[in-house]
Amino acid sequence: MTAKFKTNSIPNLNIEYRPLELEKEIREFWQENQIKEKLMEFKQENNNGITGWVEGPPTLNGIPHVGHARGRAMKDLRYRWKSMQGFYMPFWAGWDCQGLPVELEVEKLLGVKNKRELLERVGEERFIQECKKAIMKYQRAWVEVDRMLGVFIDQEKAYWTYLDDYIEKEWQYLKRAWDQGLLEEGYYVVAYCPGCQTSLSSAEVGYEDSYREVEDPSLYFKFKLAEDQSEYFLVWTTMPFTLITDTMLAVHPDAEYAKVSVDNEKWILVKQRVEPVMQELNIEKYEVTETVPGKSLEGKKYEYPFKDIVPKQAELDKHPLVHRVICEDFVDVNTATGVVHLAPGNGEEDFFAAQKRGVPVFAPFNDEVEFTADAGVFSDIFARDTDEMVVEELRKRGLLVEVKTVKHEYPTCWRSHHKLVWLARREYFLRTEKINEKVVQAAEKVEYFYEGPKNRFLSFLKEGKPWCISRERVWGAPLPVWKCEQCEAKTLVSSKRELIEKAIEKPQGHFELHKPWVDRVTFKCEKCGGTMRREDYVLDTWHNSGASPYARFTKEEFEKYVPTDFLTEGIDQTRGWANTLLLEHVILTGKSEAPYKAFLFQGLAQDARGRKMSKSLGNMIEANKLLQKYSADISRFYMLRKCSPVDFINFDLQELSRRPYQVLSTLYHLSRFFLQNAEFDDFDPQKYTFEWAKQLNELKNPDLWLLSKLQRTIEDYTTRLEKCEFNFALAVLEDFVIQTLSRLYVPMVRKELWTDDPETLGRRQAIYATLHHALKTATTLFNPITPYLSEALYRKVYRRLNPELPESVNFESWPNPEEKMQNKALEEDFQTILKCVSLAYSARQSAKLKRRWPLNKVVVVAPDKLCKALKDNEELLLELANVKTVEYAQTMPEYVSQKDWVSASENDFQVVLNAQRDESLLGEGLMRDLARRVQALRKELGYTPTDVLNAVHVAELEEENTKLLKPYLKEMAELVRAKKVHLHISCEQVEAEWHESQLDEKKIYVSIS
RNA sequence: GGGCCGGUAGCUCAGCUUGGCUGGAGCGUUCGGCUGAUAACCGAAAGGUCGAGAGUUCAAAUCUCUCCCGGCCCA
Repeated sequence: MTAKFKTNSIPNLNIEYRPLELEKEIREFWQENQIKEKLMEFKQENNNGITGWVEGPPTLNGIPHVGHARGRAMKDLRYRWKSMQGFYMPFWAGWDCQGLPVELEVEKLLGVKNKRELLERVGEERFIQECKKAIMKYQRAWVEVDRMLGVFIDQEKAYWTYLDDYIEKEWQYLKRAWDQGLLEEGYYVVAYCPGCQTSLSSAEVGYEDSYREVEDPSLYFKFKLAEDQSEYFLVWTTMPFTLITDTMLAVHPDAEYAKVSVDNEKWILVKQRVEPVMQELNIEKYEVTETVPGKSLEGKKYEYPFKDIVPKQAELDKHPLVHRVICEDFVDVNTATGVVHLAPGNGEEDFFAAQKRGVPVFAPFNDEVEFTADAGVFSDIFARDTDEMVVEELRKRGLLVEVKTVKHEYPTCWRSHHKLVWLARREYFLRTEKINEKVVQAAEKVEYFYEGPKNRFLSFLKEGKPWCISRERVWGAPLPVWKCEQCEAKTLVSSKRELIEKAIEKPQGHFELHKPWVDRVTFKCEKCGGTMRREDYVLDTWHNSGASPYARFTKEEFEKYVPTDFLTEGIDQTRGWANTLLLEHVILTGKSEAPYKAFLFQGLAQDARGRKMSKSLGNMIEANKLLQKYSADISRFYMLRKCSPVDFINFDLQELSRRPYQVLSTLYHLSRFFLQNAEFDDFDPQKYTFEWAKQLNELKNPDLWLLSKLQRTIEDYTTRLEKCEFNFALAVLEDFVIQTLSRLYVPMVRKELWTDDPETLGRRQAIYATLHHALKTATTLFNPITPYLSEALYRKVYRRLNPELPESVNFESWPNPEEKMQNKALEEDFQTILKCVSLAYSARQSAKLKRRWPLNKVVVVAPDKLCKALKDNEELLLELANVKTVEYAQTMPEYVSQKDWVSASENDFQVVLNAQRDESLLGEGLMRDLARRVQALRKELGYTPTDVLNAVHVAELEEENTKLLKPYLKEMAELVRAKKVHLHISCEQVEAEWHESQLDEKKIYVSIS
C-alpha cells in the first residue's frame, strides 16, 4: 500500500453534511468576495440576451413569513438559472412603502384609534416621519431574510415607492389617463365605520373575525306599481334606512315572477318564493293569479313613497330612469322575495347598476354619516338611527307588511366591531371599463403556466369595473389634481417642477411630494383667476406599486426591460399588482400589451394542517426564525419540491428536515466520495477528459449509461423549469442523484475504484472523468435551488481540482443536453440488467442466501432480446448479482430442480439461482462475512477507509470454517486493507484487544491493529 | 350567497386531458437485508369505501349531475 492511502484529509469538507455551518461559511465568502455584485456586473457586460424583471415590492408593514420566503426562492431560482443561461436580468429589489396597511401599523405603534385622533394628536408631519421609520424597520427584516436565504437580489438598486422621483413618474401615468379622459371624479361606495369615523378598505372588510352575528330588522314592505294601483312589489330588507336613498328595484331577468292575490291587492314576487314567504308572513289566504317573466317587468315605474318628506327624491323621481324596475343577474331568487330595492348611495352592487345605466346616485350624507338637508325629515340623524322612523313612515302609508328582527352574519369593523355602513362618497376614478377590451386582450396574450390562476385572472378582468384610485388617507402619493374654489375647473400636474412653477407661493424649506407639504401649494385658476387647491386625496397604494415598470427604471431601461419576460407573485395579487400593472401599462402605452409576457401566480403558505397562517391562530412561521434554525438550502429545496408552485403549500417543519436533507446529503457525500478517490489517484480534470478516456477505450458501458441518463436529466429538468413545474423538475434531479448515481452507478464502479493497482489507473481516471462530469453538472443544475451547497461543492471539489475555474458556480454556464452522448438502446439494456439483478436478489431472499455470498450459477429464462442485453454486459451482471456463471435460455432447462434452485419471476422474465454451495463458495462467502465484520469494527474504532491495518486477528472460528477460509485470506487482507490476516483457535494465543462478534449465531472474536 | 381550486395509504403528493389489465411514488411504521460516500439504498408486510350518492358505459379514481367537506377570492 502506498503512503497516499493514509491521507484522508479533505479540507473543509466535513465527514458530515452540516448545512448550517456550510451556509455560514459560504455567506461570508460571497460577502467578502462580492460575488453577488460581480455576477450582476459580469452579466451586464457579457450576456447573450436580456430578460426583463421588475420586483413586486413587498409592503413594508410586517415581517416576512415562510410564504414570502417561498416566493423569494422562486424569484432567485429564476435569476440564477437565467444568469447561467447567459442572460442579464436586472434583479433589483423594490419596496412598497405607503398606503393603508402601513398607516394602520403605525397607528397601532402610536396607540391611536382612528384617523381623526391621529390628525388631532399626532399631526400629518410627524405621522409621515413615523411611517418612514416603520418601513425602514421592516425593510431590514426583509433584507435579512434575503441574505439568509441566499437571494441574490440587488438591494443597492432597490426602488422605494415613496420617493419623489418615483411619485413623479407615477403622476405621469395619471397624466396619460387625464389626457385620454380616463381620470374622472365621481361617486364610489365604500365601507364606513361609524365608530371609528373612517372609511375602510376592502381588505379591512375582509379581515378575519370581522364577520359577526348581529341583530337587524327584517322588514317586508311593498311599493305600489304606478300603472296599476292595485299591484305592489313585495320587497325585503335588513336595512330600512336605505329606503331613503332608494332609486330602483331589481328583478332577475330569467326568473318567473308571480302575481299573488292577497285581500284586494296583487303582490309581485318571484314564483319559487311564494309559498315560503307567505308562510313566513302567516298569510293563509292567497292565490297565484298570473306569472310573468322577470324580463317583462323591466322599466316598470313604481311609486316611491317618501317624495313628500324627502324633497330631493321628488326631484329625482322626474328622471326617466329613477324609481323603475331593472333586470340584474345578481338578484338572488332563492331568498326573500326575489325583488331587491337598490340604493346606489348605500351599496356597491346597487351603485354599479346605477352607474351602468346613468342613474343618478343619491348620497345625502355628511362626514359623520348623518343625513343632509337633501333627506328632508331625516336630516341631521345618523343613518342607521333612521331605521325605526322609516318603518313608521311605511306603516303610516299602509306599505308595511311585517317587521321582525333577524340574526345574521354581517361585516363589522375589525377594530371597534361596529356594524359597517356602505355609502357613496366623492372619489376619483380611472374609467378603466372604457379600455376593458384592450386590457382583456393584453391579458390573454400572457403565459400563466397553469389554467386555474389564468381563468381566475381573466374572469376578474372581464368584470371591467372602474378603478377608484382616491383614498382619504395621509401616507400615500398625493393625487395631483388641483381644483378651483370658484369655478371648479381642474388641472393635473405631472412633475415636481411643474408644481413649483405653478405655485402662487413657492414652497420654502423642506418640501416633498407628500401631505401636508403639497397641500400648502395653491395655484391661480387660468379660467377665472380664483384659487386652486389640491383635491385632498392620496392615491390607492396599488396605483403606487402598479406604476413600478415605468417609475423604477430610467427611460432607456424601461425600453429594454419592459415588457418583462416573466414575473411572479402570490395568487392574492390577481386583483392586486398583476392587475394594476396591466391597467396602468395599457393606459401608459395605449397598446393592448401587458408589462409582462408571463406571470406565475404562486399559491400561498398554510400551516402543517392546512390552515391559513394568521396572527390570531398563532401559526405564523416567521422566515427569520426559520432560517436561524433550519438550512436555507433545505428550506428552498423543500418549498420548491413539495408541491406545484400554484398549490397552497402546507408548511411542515418535520417534513422539511426529512427527505430534503437526505437528498442534499446524498449529493454531498457523493461529491466527497468522488473527491477522496480522485485526489488519491491525482486525478486532473483537464488532463483526464472524455476524449482522453475514449481514445484509450477506457469508457465502459456503466459510464456511457450514466452519461446518457445525465443528458436526459438535463433536458427534462430544463423543460420542467421552463414550464414552471419546479416540483417535477426537482423530482427529476432527485431521481438522478438518488437512483442513478447513488444507488446504481457507484455500486457498479465501486470495486474498480477499491484498488491502487497501477495497471488499472487508466480505468480509474476514466471513472473519475465520468463522475466528475456527472457530479459537476448536477451541482450546477442544483445551483438555482440550493445555492449554498452548490457553491460549497463547486469550490471545495471542482475548483480544488482545477483552480482555473471561475471563483463561483454562478459563473458556470447552464448545461446543454448533448445528443451524441445519448444512447437509448443502452439505457434499455441497463433496465433489463437491473431488473434481472433485482429478481436475483428477490430469489436469494427467499432462500436466505445473503447477497455477499457468491453463488455458482444463475439461469435467466427470458426472450432473446432481453438475453442479448444481458450477454453484452455479462461482467456487470455477474458482479452485481454476485454469481460466477450465467446461462441464458428460452425455456427452463431440465437440470433445474426445485430442491437445489430458487427462483423469482416477473412477466416473461424468470431468474433461477443455484442454491448449492461447494467448499470454495462457502469459503468465499465466509470470508465476505468476516470482512464485513472487520469493516464494521474499523468504522467503530475510528479508522478511515484508506487507513491500512497492520494485522487482523480472528479467533475461535470452528475448525471446519477455518479450513474453508484459508484459501481466501490474501483476498480478505486486500478487501479490508490489512497487511495480513491471522486466524487463531483461541483468544489466549495472542495478546490483543478482542471484540466479540456474531457469525451465524456463534460467537467469534476479532481484533485489528 | 356567488366564482375558482382542491378532497386518492398515517403524512405529502402523482395518476384524471384521451375511461381498460392487480390504483402508484416518497416519507413514516414493522420485519429482514445491503453498505467504508451516505440520515443513501434493497426486499417484504401492514395500511385505500380514490370525499358521498346517482348517472353514462361491457368497463369509472378518470366523463356527467347532485350533495358534503376544506381553502382562496368576492358578496
